[in-house]
Amino acid sequence: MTAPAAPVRLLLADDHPVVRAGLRAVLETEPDFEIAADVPTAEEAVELAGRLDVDVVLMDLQFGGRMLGSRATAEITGRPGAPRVLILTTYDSDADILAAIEAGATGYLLKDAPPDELAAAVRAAAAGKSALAPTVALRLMDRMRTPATALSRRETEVLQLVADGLSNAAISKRLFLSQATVKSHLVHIYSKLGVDSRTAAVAAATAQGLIRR
Amino acid sequence: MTAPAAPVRLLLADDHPVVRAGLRAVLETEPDFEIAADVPTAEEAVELAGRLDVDVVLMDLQFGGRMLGSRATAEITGRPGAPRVLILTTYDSDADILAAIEAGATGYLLKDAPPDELAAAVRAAAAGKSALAPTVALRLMDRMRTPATALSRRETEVLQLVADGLSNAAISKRLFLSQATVKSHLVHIYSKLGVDSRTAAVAAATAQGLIRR
DNA sequence: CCCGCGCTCCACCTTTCGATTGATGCCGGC
DNA sequence: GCCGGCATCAATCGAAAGGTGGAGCGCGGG
Repeated sequence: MTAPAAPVRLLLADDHPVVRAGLRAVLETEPDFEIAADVPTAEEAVELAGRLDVDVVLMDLQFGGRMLGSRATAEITGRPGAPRVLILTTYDSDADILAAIEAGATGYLLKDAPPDELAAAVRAAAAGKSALAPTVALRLMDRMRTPATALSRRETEVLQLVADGLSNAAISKRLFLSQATVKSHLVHIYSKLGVDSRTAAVAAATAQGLIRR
Repeated sequence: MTAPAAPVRLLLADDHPVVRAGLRAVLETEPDFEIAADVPTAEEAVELAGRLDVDVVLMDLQFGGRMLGSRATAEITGRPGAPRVLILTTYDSDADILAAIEAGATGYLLKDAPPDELAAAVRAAAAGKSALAPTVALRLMDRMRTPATALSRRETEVLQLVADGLSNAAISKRLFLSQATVKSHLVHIYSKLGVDSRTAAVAAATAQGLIRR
């Protein structure tokens, strides 16, 4: 309140012009924030995060469907002396959250957050503290309580094809497997997800963000 | 450019504070626009649209999951001397678009639209002209070309339960039907969607935005 | 007034799926 | 080195789901 601390330098990355403008408008009213730049692509975010000497990067996860926000996060946080990355996205899909945190994100916020919560999260991130939206935190707790929710790569692959509407026969051809193997994977998937049919598995996996839609 | 026309009075309705701020920031730079108010709920939009004498309402369709943006649109446009309603939403789901247009929306834009496109759409709407984002227009064209993509209410209901992972038996109990009826609906659904299994039907319907996820 | 469509239901038959059990090779950690 | 998880495949059996061909009822438009 009294001593004017060094301003927090921010980089905004979001492909929606309206959201960028909104973040600018909201965050510029905070006297201790300084917006170094805003960019519409993850690539530019990676580049400028290194060049501009920012403290916190506010990053969307969905860039025009190309979804490399988590990779961009990994690249930014992987460098020495890297800024903190705050994920700011519309949806709270489990897989997204996990991916972002694994990629080294400091926090995860939803875009419907009120301005003061947003500012608080940015300050927390700048101080190196983790900041999770309540909804997100709850989801993570859920995740911890349910241990069997981790599908293997192959299982995810099979389930994705199921979600695309393929039959076991079609999946076996696509993946060069026997139908027995596909069935075997499905049995394991069902038991991990606690369901007993392909459609229920797709519903559960979609709800938990384990597969894309 | 020369004669200062009467300003276009706007009402913004979106549950995301950041988006509201962004729209304000983007639209306030247009000298012929005047933002009468911005509100976070569909209910307030309905109320203020009548009281404030605005020309154009910019409305989100998804309000915190409660999804009554289209109903709000219908209520606003149903009154005499009503303002034009421009839908401004994140996703381009077919069902949403159709519902909005049926509700009397003048245009349908995606939130990733650049500011100038947005301003142009608002001016078009104010002049009573329809404004559709190119992506949306394309989808509508697709819809026109494919005639059999309209599921009946009951069929949609059944398919939604299928997508939720229920078996035919479970669906029949839920809807107080015989399994024969459920199967019958499914057969019709398959033929309309051009598929031959429940999972494929869910995939197709999801891709076309016929059911919610 | 009748036709079409949406909604409901029935029977029969085929195919697919799911449940169970069991087996093999591979890899990584304790 | 052994154990556990992953990926692969096999056989069998009962249960769902899909395919076919009807049929009756109500409602709204030509």
